[in-house]
Amino acid sequence: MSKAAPTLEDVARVAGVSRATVSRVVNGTRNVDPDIQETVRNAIEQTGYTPNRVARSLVTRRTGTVALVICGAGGGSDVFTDPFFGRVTAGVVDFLRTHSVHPVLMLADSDHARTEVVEFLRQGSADGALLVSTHPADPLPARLLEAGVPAVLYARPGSPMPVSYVDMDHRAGGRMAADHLVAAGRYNITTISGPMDVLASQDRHAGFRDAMARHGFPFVPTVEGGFTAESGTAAMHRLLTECPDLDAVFAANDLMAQAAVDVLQEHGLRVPGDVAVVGFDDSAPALACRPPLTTIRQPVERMAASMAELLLADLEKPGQRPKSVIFEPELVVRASA
Amino acid sequence: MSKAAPTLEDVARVAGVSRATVSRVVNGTRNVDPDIQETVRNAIEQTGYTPNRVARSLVTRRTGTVALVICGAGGGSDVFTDPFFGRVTAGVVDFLRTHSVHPVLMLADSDHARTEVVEFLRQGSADGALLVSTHPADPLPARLLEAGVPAVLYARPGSPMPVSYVDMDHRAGGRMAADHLVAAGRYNITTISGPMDVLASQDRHAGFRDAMARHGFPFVPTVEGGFTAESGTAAMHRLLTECPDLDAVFAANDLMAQAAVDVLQEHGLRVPGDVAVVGFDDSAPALACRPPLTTIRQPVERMAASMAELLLADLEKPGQRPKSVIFEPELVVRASA
DNA sequence: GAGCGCTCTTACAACGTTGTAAAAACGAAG
DNA sequence: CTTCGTTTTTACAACGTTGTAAGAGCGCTC
Repeated sequence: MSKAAPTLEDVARVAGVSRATVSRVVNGTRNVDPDIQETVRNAIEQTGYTPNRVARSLVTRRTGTVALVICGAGGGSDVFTDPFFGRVTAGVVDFLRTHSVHPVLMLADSDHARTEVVEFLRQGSADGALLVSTHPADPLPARLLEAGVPAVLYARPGSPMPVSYVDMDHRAGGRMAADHLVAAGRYNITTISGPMDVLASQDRHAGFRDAMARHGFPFVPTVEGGFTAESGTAAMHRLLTECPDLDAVFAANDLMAQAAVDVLQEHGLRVPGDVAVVGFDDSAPALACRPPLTTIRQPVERMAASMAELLLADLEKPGQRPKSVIFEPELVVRASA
Repeated sequence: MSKAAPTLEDVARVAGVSRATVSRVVNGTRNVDPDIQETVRNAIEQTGYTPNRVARSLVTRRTGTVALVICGAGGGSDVFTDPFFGRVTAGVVDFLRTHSVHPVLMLADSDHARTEVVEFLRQGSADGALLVSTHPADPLPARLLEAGVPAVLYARPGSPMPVSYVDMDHRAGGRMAADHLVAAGRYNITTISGPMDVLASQDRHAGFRDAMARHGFPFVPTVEGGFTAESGTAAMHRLLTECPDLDAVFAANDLMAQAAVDVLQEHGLRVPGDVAVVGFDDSAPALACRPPLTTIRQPVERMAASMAELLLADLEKPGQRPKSVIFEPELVVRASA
């Protein structure tokens, strides 16, 4: 804002050519005499010209940004302290930057905020949306779709709709946890599930429960958690009351697993000696935990990158039919089980 | 992108008035007949009109977005897993959303990336920049300033320059840690500092060292860490070798403090029984740690919000002289010391 | 009843870019 | 020496908005 920014016009005047020629030099260099090209480049250098992205966007209908929308329930902005979202952001940013696209961060935690997101995209402020939604009842995906906004979801939508998404085989992850605990010779296996209104939680739990049944354990004591450390603490306490002789816990994410380990140790129980604990995600807390957590790895960064890739592909050639990319979980054996 | 988005023109046609009138109804409603207003509103409703933000930006020279630039050294995108940046993001988003401004996330971890950031802002893609810089030698603040881009820093700039920033009294924080440990009767007090090329680290350490000297401890065994858990682990090991009879550790952030606690416990030392540990920041790991960390609170969210506020104020009325807002640390006593 | 001031509305020119159709330059062919 | 392609270059119209100057309508006063 110091001095008025130099414009195409200015460069053209200095170079002694027309605006259009300069434009062609700046963009694809088609049909421009090498000599003139040189002159124009010098003029650009001399004036310190930078193309005005807004003006360009107005005519190209592309902004070079996408919205990264965190559709947290109603938690507010403290979602950013959850390691999960940090990893999503890292994956998205990592991919987008190689394509010179920038993410604008949005929170859709209220109906008002959701409307704002839809407006933002309909206004053409971003070319598309990356939705990290947790609740299957979230109306945002449908509303964006309806508004004709290109969007990709981080998880399978709650109700079937023609939209691309990346996801993980959460059932397989649940199975892996069950198989591992059973193979380790545990008999009184319990679980702290995620919130049951989240598809990923349902799937992890279903996979776990089914595998347990197949191993001959038709009933698994279960307490529902909320993916937070506090909820993990509370759940572990309940589990210990209802099931004092438990010898294993599968927690639906690492944050709750870590909290469970703490509670167990406060009760004088050794992990994994007395109780084996398996987490889910393989995020930072899994490594920070003492003992380090055996966990089911969710390749969040890769999934996030893949989500960004799907969106950019859709922007590149619109109207393709929706795609889905499903990632496989992986058992990471550490000390806790 | 479904059907061509309705434009001012369309609304004007439906309402039977001119574009400008519609524009005035949409924006500040000055000098428009209530009847006409009603008609126009209906037409807007009917056509499903949304003002095109890009076109608006072109004439108003304002985009309604700001860049949130993470000037990590060269770490890449894994900064997002650091709880500190999550908190910064939370604070920024929380403030901006109340003003209908959206942050676009950028990483400036290489010279190439820095140039991209400067270009991005010079192109007018964002109205200003929020810089979360750690290294005082970072050339980005100076380059942005030179380009005339409104910017606010999260920390005092490395070399004096006319720019607004928020910061904390890190020295006072260091003093608090020293005072607390000495008051607790500790005699062999050691410290794991942050990276010494970071001003905040220097200040925390200086404050700590000075206070220790004032308490009659002229020399404090110090190992330099890198603000990561791994570096904390390594530092604690070295400290234990060089100083086997230590009875207190002040770590320059919680991540390293937590790692130090782990190492101590692995060596059979009780915290705080044998060794007292004080962290810094009061972020998630401080609470997750067993025992929970006594720490120096840095009000990151409030600081980040304040940074955003300074930037918006500067955008509102440009050319004000730079301001600084310094926050006070706070001792949070928990179980570890 | 003409002139005047007031309020409200309308045309029109920006903003900086891209894309397209028309014009100019330049060889080569008739 | 004109005529016809071919290659470059130029002028001009978008893109959708805002702001401003000019214009229309209308009730007053003198």
